[in-house]
Amino acid sequence: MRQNQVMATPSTPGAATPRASTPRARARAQTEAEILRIGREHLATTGPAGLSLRAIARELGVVSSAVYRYVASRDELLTRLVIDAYQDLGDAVDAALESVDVTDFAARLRTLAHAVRDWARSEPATYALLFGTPVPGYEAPGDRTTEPGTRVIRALVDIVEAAWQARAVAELPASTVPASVSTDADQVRAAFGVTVPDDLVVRTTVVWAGVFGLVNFEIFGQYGEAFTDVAALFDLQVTVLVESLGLTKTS
Amino acid sequence: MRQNQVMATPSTPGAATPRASTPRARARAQTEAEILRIGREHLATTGPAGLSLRAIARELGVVSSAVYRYVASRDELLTRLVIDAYQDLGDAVDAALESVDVTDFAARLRTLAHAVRDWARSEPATYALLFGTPVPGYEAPGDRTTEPGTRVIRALVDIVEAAWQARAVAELPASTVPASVSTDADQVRAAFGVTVPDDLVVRTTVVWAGVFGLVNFEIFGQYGEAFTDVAALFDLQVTVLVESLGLTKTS
DNA sequence: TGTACATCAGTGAACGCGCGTTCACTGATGTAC
DNA sequence: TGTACATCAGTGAACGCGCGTTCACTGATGTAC
Repeated sequence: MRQNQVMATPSTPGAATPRASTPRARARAQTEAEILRIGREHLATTGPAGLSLRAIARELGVVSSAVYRYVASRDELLTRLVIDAYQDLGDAVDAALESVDVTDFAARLRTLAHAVRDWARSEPATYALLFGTPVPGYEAPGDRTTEPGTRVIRALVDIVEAAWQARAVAELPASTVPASVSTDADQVRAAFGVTVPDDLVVRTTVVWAGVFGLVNFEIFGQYGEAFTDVAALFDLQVTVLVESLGLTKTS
Repeated sequence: MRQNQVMATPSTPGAATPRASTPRARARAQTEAEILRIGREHLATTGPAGLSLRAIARELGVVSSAVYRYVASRDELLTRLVIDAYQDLGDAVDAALESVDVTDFAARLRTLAHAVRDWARSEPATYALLFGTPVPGYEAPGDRTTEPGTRVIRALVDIVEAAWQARAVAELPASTVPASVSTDADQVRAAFGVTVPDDLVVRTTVVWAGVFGLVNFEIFGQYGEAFTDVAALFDLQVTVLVESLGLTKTS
Protein backbone atom coordinates (compact mmCIF):
# COMPACT_ATOMS: atom_id res chain seq x y z
CA MET A 1 0.00 0.00 0.00
CA ARG A 2 1.12 3.49 -0.79
CA GLN A 3 1.65 6.08 1.83
CA ASN A 4 -1.05 8.58 2.52
CA GLN A 5 -0.54 11.44 0.09
CA VAL A 6 -2.13 14.11 2.22
CA MET A 7 1.18 15.41 3.46
CA ALA A 8 2.50 15.94 -0.04
CA THR A 9 2.12 19.36 -1.63
CA PRO A 10 1.06 18.66 -5.18
CA SER A 11 2.00 21.24 -7.74
CA THR A 12 -1.06 23.34 -8.39
CA PRO A 13 -1.88 23.69 -12.05
CA GLY A 14 -1.47 27.29 -12.99
CA ALA A 15 0.85 28.07 -10.12
CA ALA A 16 4.12 29.68 -11.11
CA THR A 17 7.04 27.29 -11.37
CA PRO A 18 9.87 29.74 -10.73
CA ARG A 19 13.09 27.75 -11.01
CA ALA A 20 12.95 25.91 -14.30
CA SER A 21 16.20 24.19 -13.58
CA THR A 22 15.44 20.50 -13.72
CA PRO A 23 14.68 18.78 -17.04
CA ARG A 24 11.23 17.95 -15.77
CA ALA A 25 10.51 21.57 -14.91
CA ARG A 26 11.74 22.65 -18.30
CA ALA A 27 9.56 20.08 -20.01
CA ARG A 28 6.64 21.30 -17.97
CA ALA A 29 7.19 24.93 -18.90
CA GLN A 30 7.45 23.94 -22.53
CA THR A 31 4.23 21.93 -22.48
CA GLU A 32 2.49 24.77 -20.69
CA ALA A 33 3.59 27.21 -23.37
CA GLU A 34 2.53 24.73 -26.02
CA ILE A 35 -0.96 24.53 -24.55
CA LEU A 36 -1.29 28.29 -24.62
CA ARG A 37 -0.03 28.39 -28.18
CA ILE A 38 -2.49 25.74 -29.35
CA GLY A 39 -5.23 27.45 -27.40
CA ARG A 40 -4.54 30.73 -29.17
CA GLU A 41 -4.51 28.90 -32.47
CA HIS A 42 -7.85 27.25 -31.77
CA LEU A 43 -9.39 30.58 -30.84
CA ALA A 44 -8.88 31.61 -34.41
CA THR A 45 -10.89 28.79 -35.92
CA THR A 46 -13.48 28.04 -33.28
CA GLY A 47 -13.83 31.23 -31.32
CA PRO A 48 -13.63 31.42 -27.54
CA ALA A 49 -16.94 29.59 -27.11
CA GLY A 50 -15.57 26.63 -29.03
CA LEU A 51 -12.26 26.44 -27.23
CA SER A 52 -11.97 22.83 -26.09
CA LEU A 53 -9.52 21.15 -23.76
CA ARG A 54 -10.09 17.86 -25.55
CA ALA A 55 -9.16 19.39 -28.89
CA ILE A 56 -6.03 20.85 -27.36
CA ALA A 57 -5.11 17.50 -25.85
CA ARG A 58 -5.59 15.88 -29.24
CA GLU A 59 -3.28 18.34 -30.94
CA LEU A 60 -0.81 17.99 -28.12
CA GLY A 61 -0.81 14.24 -28.81
CA VAL A 62 -1.97 13.39 -25.36
CA VAL A 63 -5.01 11.89 -23.73
CA SER A 64 -7.69 14.40 -22.77
CA SER A 65 -7.29 14.08 -19.04
CA ALA A 66 -3.58 14.84 -19.26
CA VAL A 67 -4.07 18.55 -19.85
CA TYR A 68 -5.50 18.79 -16.35
CA ARG A 69 -1.92 18.44 -15.13
CA TYR A 70 -1.34 21.88 -16.62
CA VAL A 71 -4.63 23.67 -16.48
CA ALA A 72 -7.24 23.50 -13.75
CA SER A 73 -10.20 23.95 -16.06
CA ARG A 74 -11.35 25.39 -19.32
CA ASP A 75 -12.14 28.72 -17.70
CA GLU A 76 -8.69 28.86 -16.17
CA LEU A 77 -7.18 28.40 -19.63
CA LEU A 78 -9.34 31.20 -20.98
CA THR A 79 -8.16 33.44 -18.19
CA ARG A 80 -4.54 32.70 -18.98
CA LEU A 81 -5.13 33.39 -22.64
CA VAL A 82 -6.80 36.67 -21.76
CA ILE A 83 -3.95 37.78 -19.53
CA ASP A 84 -1.34 36.75 -22.08
CA ALA A 85 -3.20 38.61 -24.77
CA TYR A 86 -3.42 41.82 -22.77
CA GLN A 87 0.27 41.65 -21.97
CA ASP A 88 1.10 41.00 -25.59
CA LEU A 89 -0.92 43.97 -26.73
CA GLY A 90 0.50 46.15 -23.98
CA ASP A 91 4.02 45.15 -24.95
CA ALA A 92 3.33 45.92 -28.59
CA VAL A 93 2.05 49.39 -27.77
CA ASP A 94 4.90 50.15 -25.39
CA ALA A 95 7.47 48.95 -27.88
CA ALA A 96 6.02 51.07 -30.65
CA LEU A 97 5.96 54.15 -28.47
CA GLU A 98 9.55 53.74 -27.42
CA SER A 99 10.90 55.05 -30.69
CA VAL A 100 8.72 58.15 -30.80
CA ASP A 101 9.71 61.56 -29.49
CA VAL A 102 8.06 61.97 -26.08
CA THR A 103 7.14 65.56 -26.87
CA ASP A 104 5.44 64.85 -30.17
CA PHE A 105 2.08 64.03 -28.68
CA ALA A 106 0.17 63.71 -31.94
CA ALA A 107 2.78 61.31 -33.30
CA ARG A 108 2.61 59.28 -30.13
CA LEU A 109 -1.16 59.01 -30.33
CA ARG A 110 -0.98 57.96 -33.95
CA THR A 111 1.66 55.41 -33.13
CA LEU A 112 -0.44 53.98 -30.34
CA ALA A 113 -3.42 53.65 -32.65
CA HIS A 114 -1.38 51.95 -35.35
CA ALA A 115 0.19 49.61 -32.82
CA VAL A 116 -3.26 48.50 -31.69
CA ARG A 117 -4.36 47.96 -35.25
CA ASP A 118 -1.21 46.08 -36.24
CA TRP A 119 -1.51 43.80 -33.26
CA ALA A 120 -5.20 43.16 -33.94
CA ARG A 121 -4.46 42.27 -37.55
CA SER A 122 -1.69 39.91 -36.56
CA GLU A 123 -3.89 38.09 -34.05
CA PRO A 124 -7.50 38.77 -34.92
CA ALA A 125 -8.91 35.92 -32.85
CA THR A 126 -7.01 36.98 -29.77
CA TYR A 127 -8.13 40.52 -30.39
CA ALA A 128 -11.70 39.27 -30.55
CA LEU A 129 -11.24 37.50 -27.24
CA LEU A 130 -10.41 40.80 -25.58
CA PHE A 131 -12.58 43.29 -27.45
CA GLY A 132 -15.31 41.28 -29.09
CA THR A 133 -18.43 39.80 -27.61
CA PRO A 134 -17.82 38.60 -24.06
CA VAL A 135 -17.64 34.81 -23.84
CA PRO A 136 -20.99 33.58 -22.52
CA GLY A 137 -20.70 31.81 -19.20
CA TYR A 138 -17.19 33.08 -18.62
CA GLU A 139 -16.27 35.99 -16.46
CA ALA A 140 -12.67 37.11 -16.34
CA PRO A 141 -11.42 37.28 -12.77
CA GLY A 142 -10.89 40.99 -12.17
CA ASP A 143 -8.01 40.57 -9.77
CA ARG A 144 -5.86 38.98 -12.45
CA THR A 145 -7.00 40.68 -15.65
CA THR A 146 -7.67 44.27 -14.65
CA GLU A 147 -4.07 45.38 -14.43
CA PRO A 148 -2.89 43.97 -17.77
CA GLY A 149 -6.22 45.01 -19.24
CA THR A 150 -5.58 48.68 -18.60
CA ARG A 151 -2.19 48.99 -20.20
CA VAL A 152 -3.38 50.58 -23.43
CA ILE A 153 -5.64 53.14 -21.80
CA ARG A 154 -2.83 53.79 -19.32
CA ALA A 155 -0.48 54.58 -22.20
CA LEU A 156 -3.09 56.74 -23.87
CA VAL A 157 -3.85 58.68 -20.72
CA ASP A 158 -0.15 59.24 -20.11
CA ILE A 159 0.27 60.83 -23.51
CA VAL A 160 -2.72 63.09 -23.05
CA GLU A 161 -1.59 64.08 -19.57
CA ALA A 162 1.86 64.90 -20.85
CA ALA A 163 0.35 67.05 -23.57
CA TRP A 164 -1.82 68.80 -21.03
CA GLN A 165 1.12 69.43 -18.71
CA ALA A 166 3.04 70.83 -21.66
CA ARG A 167 0.15 73.16 -22.45
CA ALA A 168 -0.06 71.55 -25.85
CA VAL A 169 -3.82 71.19 -25.76
CA ALA A 170 -5.95 73.97 -27.18
CA GLU A 171 -7.98 75.90 -24.68
CA LEU A 172 -11.35 74.31 -25.11
CA PRO A 173 -14.59 76.21 -24.98
CA ALA A 174 -15.80 75.82 -21.41
CA SER A 175 -18.07 72.86 -21.86
CA THR A 176 -20.95 72.14 -19.62
CA VAL A 177 -20.13 68.72 -18.35
CA PRO A 178 -22.89 67.39 -16.10
CA ALA A 179 -22.00 66.98 -12.45
CA SER A 180 -22.31 63.20 -12.68
CA VAL A 181 -19.67 62.99 -15.38
CA SER A 182 -17.49 65.45 -13.53
CA THR A 183 -17.61 63.20 -10.48
CA ASP A 184 -16.76 60.18 -12.61
CA ALA A 185 -13.88 62.17 -14.09
CA ASP A 186 -12.59 62.78 -10.56
CA GLN A 187 -12.43 59.05 -10.02
CA VAL A 188 -10.61 58.57 -13.28
CA ARG A 189 -8.09 61.28 -12.49
CA ALA A 190 -7.48 59.75 -9.09
CA ALA A 191 -7.13 56.25 -10.50
CA PHE A 192 -4.59 57.35 -13.11
CA GLY A 193 -2.96 60.10 -11.12
CA VAL A 194 -3.55 62.77 -13.74
CA THR A 195 -4.83 66.32 -13.84
CA VAL A 196 -6.55 66.77 -17.20
CA PRO A 197 -9.85 68.66 -17.12
CA ASP A 198 -13.26 67.04 -17.50
CA ASP A 199 -13.60 67.90 -21.12
CA LEU A 200 -10.28 66.32 -21.95
CA VAL A 201 -11.23 63.19 -20.04
CA VAL A 202 -14.27 62.87 -22.27
CA ARG A 203 -12.26 63.52 -25.42
CA THR A 204 -9.74 60.93 -24.38
CA THR A 205 -12.45 58.33 -24.02
CA VAL A 206 -13.62 59.19 -27.51
CA VAL A 207 -10.16 58.60 -28.92
CA TRP A 208 -9.86 55.41 -26.93
CA ALA A 209 -13.20 53.91 -27.86
CA GLY A 210 -12.85 55.41 -31.32
CA VAL A 211 -9.59 53.66 -32.07
CA PHE A 212 -11.00 50.34 -30.97
CA GLY A 213 -14.17 51.06 -32.89
CA LEU A 214 -12.17 51.58 -36.07
CA VAL A 215 -10.18 48.42 -35.47
CA ASN A 216 -13.35 46.48 -34.68
CA PHE A 217 -14.94 47.53 -37.93
CA GLU A 218 -11.93 46.46 -39.89
CA ILE A 219 -11.28 43.18 -38.08
CA PHE A 220 -14.93 42.17 -37.95
CA GLY A 221 -15.54 43.13 -41.55
CA GLN A 222 -18.17 45.81 -41.09
CA TYR A 223 -16.91 47.85 -44.02
CA GLY A 224 -17.90 45.10 -46.39
CA GLU A 225 -16.23 45.52 -49.73
CA ALA A 226 -16.32 49.30 -49.64
CA PHE A 227 -12.67 49.98 -48.88
CA THR A 228 -9.67 48.33 -50.42
CA ASP A 229 -6.86 50.32 -48.87
CA VAL A 230 -7.90 49.94 -45.26
CA ALA A 231 -4.46 50.84 -43.98
CA ALA A 232 -4.56 54.26 -45.61
CA LEU A 233 -8.14 54.73 -44.48
CA PHE A 234 -7.20 53.94 -40.92
CA ASP A 235 -4.38 56.43 -41.01
CA LEU A 236 -6.74 59.19 -42.11
CA GLN A 237 -9.33 58.18 -39.57
CA VAL A 238 -6.77 58.34 -36.80
CA THR A 239 -5.90 61.83 -37.91
CA VAL A 240 -9.50 62.86 -37.44
CA LEU A 241 -9.65 61.29 -34.01
CA VAL A 242 -6.41 62.87 -32.88
CA GLU A 243 -7.55 66.25 -34.16
CA SER A 244 -10.65 65.95 -32.03
CA LEU A 245 -8.46 66.09 -28.94
CA GLY A 246 -7.52 69.67 -29.76
CA LEU A 247 -3.77 69.31 -29.66
CA THR A 248 -1.82 72.40 -30.68
CA LYS A 249 1.24 71.93 -32.84
CA THR A 250 4.20 72.22 -30.52
CA SER A 251 6.90 70.15 -32.11
CA MET B 1 -49.21 2.35 -50.23
CA ARG B 2 -49.14 6.10 -50.37
CA GLN B 3 -48.95 7.99 -53.56
CA ASN B 4 -45.63 9.21 -54.75
CA GLN B 5 -45.07 12.57 -53.16
CA VAL B 6 -42.81 13.98 -55.82
CA MET B 7 -45.60 15.94 -57.45
CA ALA B 8 -46.51 17.70 -54.24
CA THR B 9 -44.93 21.08 -53.57
CA PRO B 10 -44.05 20.94 -49.91
CA SER B 11 -43.87 24.26 -48.12
CA THR B 12 -40.24 25.16 -47.93
CA PRO B 13 -39.13 26.13 -44.45
CA GLY B 14 -38.20 29.75 -44.52
CA ALA B 15 -40.28 30.56 -47.58
CA ALA B 16 -42.67 33.42 -47.18
CA THR B 17 -46.24 32.39 -46.42
CA PRO B 18 -48.10 35.39 -47.80
CA ARG B 19 -51.79 34.76 -47.20
CA ALA B 20 -52.14 33.88 -43.52
CA SER B 21 -55.83 33.26 -43.93
CA THR B 22 -56.39 29.69 -42.83
CA PRO B 23 -56.11 28.72 -39.14
CA ARG B 24 -53.23 26.45 -39.99
CA ALA B 25 -51.36 29.23 -41.74
CA ARG B 26 -51.95 31.51 -38.81
CA ALA B 27 -50.71 28.89 -36.39
CA ARG B 28 -47.67 28.44 -38.54
CA ALA B 29 -46.88 32.12 -38.62
CA GLN B 30 -47.27 32.28 -34.87
CA THR B 31 -44.97 29.33 -34.24
CA GLU B 32 -42.44 30.82 -36.64
CA ALA B 33 -42.49 34.09 -34.73
CA GLU B 34 -42.22 32.19 -31.46
CA ILE B 35 -39.11 30.41 -32.68
CA LEU B 36 -37.47 33.70 -33.56
CA ARG B 37 -38.44 35.16 -30.22
CA ILE B 38 -37.02 32.23 -28.29
CA GLY B 39 -33.95 32.29 -30.47
CA ARG B 40 -33.36 35.93 -29.67
CA GLU B 41 -33.85 35.17 -26.00
CA HIS B 42 -31.34 32.35 -26.08
CA LEU B 43 -28.79 34.55 -27.79
CA ALA B 44 -28.73 36.59 -24.61
CA THR B 45 -27.75 33.74 -22.33
CA THR B 46 -25.72 31.47 -24.57
CA GLY B 47 -24.38 33.72 -27.28
CA PRO B 48 -24.68 32.97 -30.97
CA ALA B 49 -22.26 30.06 -30.76
CA GLY B 50 -24.47 28.37 -28.20
CA LEU B 51 -27.72 28.86 -30.05
CA SER B 52 -29.31 25.44 -30.22
CA LEU B 53 -32.31 24.18 -32.14
CA ARG B 54 -32.83 21.48 -29.53
CA ALA B 55 -33.01 24.05 -26.75
CA ILE B 56 -35.49 26.06 -28.76
CA ALA B 57 -37.60 22.97 -29.39
CA ARG B 58 -37.55 22.23 -25.68
CA GLU B 59 -38.77 25.69 -24.78
CA LEU B 60 -41.34 25.51 -27.53
CA GLY B 61 -42.61 22.32 -25.89
CA VAL B 62 -42.00 20.27 -28.95
CA VAL B 63 -39.79 17.41 -30.00
CA SER B 64 -36.44 18.49 -31.44
CA SER B 65 -37.11 17.37 -34.98
CA ALA B 66 -40.30 19.41 -35.15
CA VAL B 67 -38.50 22.73 -35.52
CA TYR B 68 -37.23 21.53 -38.86
CA ARG B 69 -40.76 22.15 -40.14
CA TYR B 70 -40.02 25.85 -39.63
CA VAL B 71 -36.34 26.25 -40.06
CA ALA B 72 -34.08 24.49 -42.52
CA SER B 73 -31.05 24.44 -40.28
CA ARG B 74 -29.31 26.19 -37.46
CA ASP B 75 -27.48 28.49 -39.84
CA GLU B 76 -30.75 29.42 -41.51
CA LEU B 77 -32.14 30.43 -38.13
CA LEU B 78 -29.08 32.54 -37.46
CA THR B 79 -29.53 34.24 -40.79
CA ARG B 80 -33.13 35.05 -40.02
CA LEU B 81 -32.18 36.42 -36.63
CA VAL B 82 -29.51 38.56 -38.24
CA ILE B 83 -31.90 39.97 -40.82
CA ASP B 84 -34.58 40.62 -38.22
CA ALA B 85 -32.06 42.35 -36.02
CA TYR B 86 -30.83 44.63 -38.79
CA GLN B 87 -34.39 45.56 -39.69
CA ASP B 88 -35.22 46.20 -36.07
CA LEU B 89 -32.24 48.48 -35.65
CA GLY B 90 -32.95 50.21 -38.94
CA ASP B 91 -36.54 50.79 -37.92
CA ALA B 92 -35.47 52.19 -34.56
CA VAL B 93 -33.10 54.65 -36.20
CA ASP B 94 -35.61 55.72 -38.84
CA ALA B 95 -38.33 56.17 -36.25
CA ALA B 96 -36.09 58.30 -34.06
CA LEU B 97 -35.06 60.49 -36.98
CA GLU B 98 -38.62 61.09 -38.06
CA SER B 99 -39.27 63.59 -35.32
CA VAL B 100 -36.15 65.65 -35.93
CA ASP B 101 -35.96 68.73 -38.14
CA VAL B 102 -34.44 67.63 -41.43
CA THR B 103 -32.29 70.74 -41.58
CA ASP B 104 -30.79 70.38 -38.11
CA PHE B 105 -28.01 68.07 -39.18
CA ALA B 106 -26.18 67.98 -35.88
CA ALA B 107 -29.37 67.09 -34.04
CA ARG B 108 -30.08 64.37 -36.56
CA LEU B 109 -26.63 62.87 -36.12
CA ARG B 110 -26.99 62.94 -32.35
CA THR B 111 -30.39 61.35 -32.61
CA LEU B 112 -29.05 58.60 -34.82
CA ALA B 113 -26.27 57.87 -32.36
CA HIS B 114 -28.63 57.76 -29.42
CA ALA B 115 -31.04 55.52 -31.31
CA VAL B 116 -28.25 53.03 -31.95
CA ARG B 117 -27.24 53.11 -28.31
CA ASP B 118 -30.78 52.76 -27.03
CA TRP B 119 -31.44 49.83 -29.27
CA ALA B 120 -28.19 48.16 -28.28
CA ARG B 121 -29.02 48.55 -24.61
CA SER B 122 -32.47 47.12 -25.08
CA GLU B 123 -31.16 44.08 -26.92
CA PRO B 124 -27.51 43.65 -26.09
CA ALA B 125 -27.28 40.05 -27.26
CA THR B 126 -28.84 40.86 -30.60
CA TYR B 127 -26.52 43.82 -30.88
CA ALA B 128 -23.60 41.50 -30.22
CA LEU B 129 -24.81 39.19 -32.97
CA LEU B 130 -24.51 42.03 -35.48
CA PHE B 131 -21.54 43.99 -34.23
CA GLY B 132 -19.60 41.67 -31.98
CA THR B 133 -17.27 38.86 -32.87
CA PRO B 134 -18.42 37.07 -36.02
CA VAL B 135 -19.92 33.67 -35.24
CA PRO B 136 -17.27 31.04 -36.03
CA GLY B 137 -18.32 28.70 -38.79
CA TYR B 138 -21.18 30.90 -39.84
CA GLU B 139 -21.12 33.28 -42.74
CA ALA B 140 -24.12 35.51 -43.32
CA PRO B 141 -25.39 35.17 -46.88
CA GLY B 142 -24.63 38.52 -48.42
CA ASP B 143 -27.58 38.51 -50.78
CA ARG B 144 -30.02 38.55 -47.89
CA THR B 145 -28.22 40.50 -45.19
CA THR B 146 -26.39 43.22 -47.06
CA GLU B 147 -29.38 45.42 -47.74
CA PRO B 148 -30.83 45.44 -44.20
CA GLY B 149 -27.28 45.60 -42.88
CA THR B 150 -26.63 48.96 -44.50
CA ARG B 151 -29.63 50.85 -43.19
CA VAL B 152 -27.79 52.71 -40.44
CA ILE B 153 -24.87 53.80 -42.58
CA ARG B 154 -27.39 54.70 -45.26
CA ALA B 155 -29.19 56.99 -42.82
CA LEU B 156 -25.92 58.46 -41.64
CA VAL B 157 -24.68 59.12 -45.15
CA ASP B 158 -27.98 60.75 -46.07
CA ILE B 159 -27.66 63.21 -43.23
CA VAL B 160 -24.10 64.10 -44.14
CA GLU B 161 -24.97 64.45 -47.79
CA ALA B 162 -27.88 66.73 -46.95
CA ALA B 163 -25.58 68.87 -44.82
CA TRP B 164 -23.06 69.00 -47.62
CA GLN B 165 -25.70 69.99 -50.16
CA ALA B 166 -26.89 72.70 -47.78
CA ARG B 167 -23.31 73.98 -47.49
CA ALA B 168 -23.52 73.37 -43.78
CA VAL B 169 -20.13 71.72 -43.61
CA ALA B 170 -17.11 73.87 -42.88
CA GLU B 171 -14.64 74.22 -45.70
CA LEU B 172 -12.01 71.73 -44.70
CA PRO B 173 -8.32 72.31 -45.19
CA ALA B 174 -7.51 70.60 -48.47
CA SER B 175 -6.40 67.26 -47.11
CA THR B 176 -4.04 65.01 -48.92
CA VAL B 177 -6.07 61.89 -49.30
CA PRO B 178 -4.05 59.14 -50.98
CA ALA B 179 -5.21 58.11 -54.43
CA SER B 180 -6.20 54.67 -53.20
CA VAL B 181 -8.62 56.10 -50.68
CA SER B 182 -9.90 58.58 -53.20
CA THR B 183 -10.72 55.71 -55.54
CA ASP B 184 -12.46 53.86 -52.74
CA ALA B 185 -14.40 57.01 -51.98
CA ASP B 186 -15.55 57.11 -55.60
CA GLN B 187 -17.02 53.65 -55.15
CA VAL B 188 -18.73 54.70 -51.96
CA ARG B 189 -20.18 57.83 -53.57
CA ALA B 190 -21.46 55.77 -56.47
CA ALA B 191 -22.95 53.12 -54.22
CA PHE B 192 -24.80 55.65 -52.09
CA GLY B 193 -25.47 58.17 -54.82
CA VAL B 194 -23.87 61.06 -52.97
CA THR B 195 -21.44 63.84 -53.74
CA VAL B 196 -19.51 64.54 -50.55
CA PRO B 197 -15.77 65.07 -50.96
CA ASP B 198 -13.13 62.52 -50.00
CA ASP B 199 -12.33 64.12 -46.72
CA LEU B 200 -15.94 64.07 -45.66
CA VAL B 201 -16.23 60.42 -46.64
CA VAL B 202 -13.40 59.66 -44.26
CA ARG B 203 -14.89 61.79 -41.50
CA THR B 204 -18.21 60.06 -41.94
CA THR B 205 -16.59 56.66 -41.47
CA VAL B 206 -15.04 57.95 -38.28
CA VAL B 207 -18.41 59.01 -36.93
CA TRP B 208 -19.89 55.71 -38.03
CA ALA B 209 -17.24 53.44 -36.57
CA GLY B 210 -16.89 55.84 -33.66
CA VAL B 211 -20.52 55.58 -32.63
CA PHE B 212 -20.39 51.80 -32.75
CA GLY B 213 -17.08 51.87 -30.94
CA LEU B 214 -18.62 53.85 -28.11
CA VAL B 215 -21.61 51.55 -27.94
CA ASN B 216 -19.36 48.49 -28.05
CA PHE B 217 -17.34 49.74 -25.13
CA GLU B 218 -20.44 50.35 -23.10
CA ILE B 219 -22.27 47.14 -24.00
CA PHE B 220 -19.22 44.92 -23.69
CA GLY B 221 -18.14 46.51 -20.44
CA GLN B 222 -14.78 47.89 -21.48
CA TYR B 223 -15.08 50.93 -19.24
CA GLY B 224 -15.04 48.73 -16.19
CA GLU B 225 -16.27 50.57 -13.16
CA ALA B 226 -14.88 53.91 -14.24
CA PHE B 227 -18.08 55.60 -15.31
CA THR B 228 -21.40 55.55 -13.53
CA ASP B 229 -23.42 57.92 -15.68
CA VAL B 230 -22.75 56.27 -19.00
CA ALA B 231 -25.73 57.95 -20.64
CA ALA B 232 -24.37 61.42 -19.97
CA LEU B 233 -20.90 60.32 -21.01
CA PHE B 234 -22.23 58.98 -24.29
CA ASP B 235 -23.99 62.24 -25.00
CA LEU B 236 -20.78 64.19 -24.54
CA GLN B 237 -18.82 61.70 -26.59
CA VAL B 238 -21.29 62.01 -29.43
CA THR B 239 -20.85 65.76 -29.32
CA VAL B 240 -17.14 65.31 -29.86
CA LEU B 241 -17.70 62.94 -32.76
CA VAL B 242 -20.25 65.19 -34.42
CA GLU B 243 -17.95 68.17 -34.02
CA SER B 244 -15.26 66.26 -35.85
CA LEU B 245 -17.40 66.36 -38.98
CA GLY B 246 -16.99 70.11 -39.15
CA LEU B 247 -20.65 71.07 -39.36
CA THR B 248 -21.36 74.77 -39.28
CA LYS B 249 -24.29 75.98 -37.26
CA THR B 250 -27.07 76.65 -39.73
CA SER B 251 -30.24 76.16 -37.78
C1' DT C 1 27.47 5.51 -5.29
C1' DG C 2 23.31 3.22 -3.99
C1' DT C 3 18.80 2.75 -2.24
C1' DA C 4 14.20 3.94 -0.75
C1' DC C 5 10.71 6.86 -1.30
C1' DA C 6 8.09 10.94 -3.06
C1' DT C 7 6.69 13.35 -6.96
C1' DC C 8 4.54 13.81 -11.15
C1' DA C 9 3.22 13.21 -16.38
C1' DG C 10 0.48 10.66 -18.75
C1' DT C 11 -3.11 6.59 -19.45
C1' DG C 12 -7.60 4.71 -20.24
C1' DA C 13 -12.06 4.07 -18.86
C1' DA C 14 -16.03 6.06 -17.41
C1' DC C 15 -19.94 9.50 -16.11
C1' DG C 16 -23.43 12.31 -17.83
C1' DC C 17 -24.29 15.66 -20.81
C1' DG C 18 -25.71 18.24 -25.21
C1' DC C 19 -25.71 18.79 -30.09
C1' DG C 20 -27.60 18.77 -35.49
C1' DT C 21 -29.92 16.15 -38.49
C1' DT C 22 -32.58 12.24 -40.76
C1' DC C 23 -36.39 9.24 -41.22
C1' DA C 24 -40.60 6.60 -41.25
C1' DC C 25 -44.71 7.30 -38.90
C1' DT C 26 -49.51 9.13 -37.15
C1' DG C 27 -53.30 11.87 -37.02
C1' DA C 28 -55.39 16.22 -37.66
C1' DT C 29 -56.46 19.90 -41.02
C1' DG C 30 -57.55 21.60 -45.55
C1' DT C 31 -59.43 21.16 -50.30
C1' DA C 32 -61.32 19.61 -54.84
C1' DC C 33 -65.07 17.44 -56.72
C1' DT D 1 -73.29 18.32 -47.75
C1' DG D 2 -70.27 14.43 -48.18
C1' DT D 3 -66.30 11.96 -49.51
C1' DA D 4 -61.66 11.01 -51.04
C1' DC D 5 -57.35 12.57 -51.08
C1' DA D 6 -53.37 15.78 -50.31
C1' DT D 7 -51.02 18.45 -47.08
C1' DC D 8 -48.65 19.21 -43.07
C1' DA D 9 -47.37 19.57 -37.79
C1' DG D 10 -45.58 16.92 -34.70
C1' DT D 11 -43.61 12.20 -32.81
C1' DG D 12 -40.04 9.11 -31.35
C1' DA D 13 -36.14 6.64 -32.31
C1' DA D 14 -31.81 6.66 -34.04
C1' DC D 15 -26.98 8.06 -35.97
C1' DG D 16 -22.67 9.82 -34.89
C1' DC D 17 -20.55 13.32 -32.87
C1' DG D 18 -18.08 16.30 -29.20
C1' DC D 19 -17.68 18.09 -24.65
C1' DG D 20 -15.67 18.81 -19.35
C1' DT D 21 -14.26 16.43 -15.67
C1' DT D 22 -13.03 12.55 -12.31
C1' DC D 23 -10.51 8.63 -10.91
C1' DA D 24 -7.50 4.80 -9.99
C1' DC D 25 -3.52 3.39 -12.25
C1' DT D 26 1.53 2.90 -14.18
C1' DG D 27 6.04 4.00 -14.83
C1' DA D 28 9.55 7.36 -15.25
C1' DT D 29 12.00 11.18 -12.92
C1' DG D 30 13.82 13.50 -8.95
C1' DT D 31 15.66 13.66 -4.17
C1' DA D 32 17.07 12.75 0.69
C1' DC D 33 19.85 9.94 3.25
